[in-house]
Amino acid sequence: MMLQKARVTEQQLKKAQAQVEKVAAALEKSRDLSRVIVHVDMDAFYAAVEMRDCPELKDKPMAVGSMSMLSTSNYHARKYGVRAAMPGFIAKKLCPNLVIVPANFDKYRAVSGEIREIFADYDPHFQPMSLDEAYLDFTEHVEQRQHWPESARTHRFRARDIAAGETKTELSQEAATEERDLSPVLFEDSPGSSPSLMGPEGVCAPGGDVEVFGTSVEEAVREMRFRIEQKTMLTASAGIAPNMMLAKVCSDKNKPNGQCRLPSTREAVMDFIQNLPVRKVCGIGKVSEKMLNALGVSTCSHLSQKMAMLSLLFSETAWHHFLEVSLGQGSTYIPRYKRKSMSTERTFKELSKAEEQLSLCKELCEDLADDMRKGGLKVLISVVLTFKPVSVHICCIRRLS
DNA sequence: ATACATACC
DNA sequence: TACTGGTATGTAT
Repeated sequence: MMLQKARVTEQQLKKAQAQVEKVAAALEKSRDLSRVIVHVDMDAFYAAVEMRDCPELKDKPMAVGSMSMLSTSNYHARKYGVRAAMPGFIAKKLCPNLVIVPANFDKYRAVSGEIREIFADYDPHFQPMSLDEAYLDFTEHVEQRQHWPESARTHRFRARDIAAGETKTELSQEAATEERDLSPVLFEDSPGSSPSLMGPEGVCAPGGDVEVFGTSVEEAVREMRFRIEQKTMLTASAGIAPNMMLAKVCSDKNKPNGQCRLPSTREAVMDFIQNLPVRKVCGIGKVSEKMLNALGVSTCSHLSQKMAMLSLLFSETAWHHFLEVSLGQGSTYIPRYKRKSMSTERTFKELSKAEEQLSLCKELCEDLADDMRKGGLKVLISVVLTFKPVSVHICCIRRLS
């Protein structure tokens, strides 16, 4: 790449510059600042769940995973440099007192279900990215919210038994589904529990303090985070911005238990982008960062300065992505199937195709497993010779491992 | 179509 | 002792 760069002539560069400007102008014309996108991210999710359910772990450095690999660590452990995706035995060297807890994915899935119920209240089409993270489009909610009475924006402090959370997740989940929603939570044990649902701004049932949230986006997001914390005893962080790429960066800004809003103006967006390290952008990882750095690009402002050169050295998709980033645009690096709200027509087509493939795969796997039990190696070889390597690989692993 | 590379959680 | 595993996109051949 460096060689290529050295061979670039003034004239090529000029031509490239013109081309880049054309694309940039088109992008600029399509800029959309009308949406309010929120990225929510639970704080140290797996670790937080384990700490919640085991008081012993409070104020100890701990991580979730194994001696071979850690999924995440709590903030105490991070002070020692213990991070996600770090082998446990190395983490132990950095922090000998580190407690490593094996992962309980079923539990995390259950908690994830709880927070997703809350997400759905703000955007029924929210896009989950993993168990602990999602993108939400708050545009409509905020519009509606303007006409909401205060009572609909009033929420109670936790009413749930702390012991309940400790025993079994299924139990607490059941309890949670009944009590969920905007109307305030009922006390199982409080005297005046059932009837006096809401004295709108009046004093609410004893034992439960109340918080009223405003009508702005910030308030709506604060409310959502509040409800998550009340329901799960876990905290979340959030970013608010006119698109997903920026919302994601924002959610990282006030990390644990905070939020950050980037105003929906071109100016604010451009300011925000200027000194942003390219590595912060979703889709630019270790490798791209290295390559860009070698070309003198470490922040987004460098990106726009060097766009012409970048367009000559990188593939079209790659430099288009860079250009979007340099303009603070783009919907981030999100799998397409999650990005688009699918048309019913497409859904049907893809569904039937998927089903077909699935049944084919199932058949293959059944036969394979069966034959292998009986016939052994000979069958395996014939299968390997018959099917595409990838299919065989997947089938074998899925079915037999 | 296949293999390999990069990225994310 | 020990450096994941699942899913997706992008690039090269």
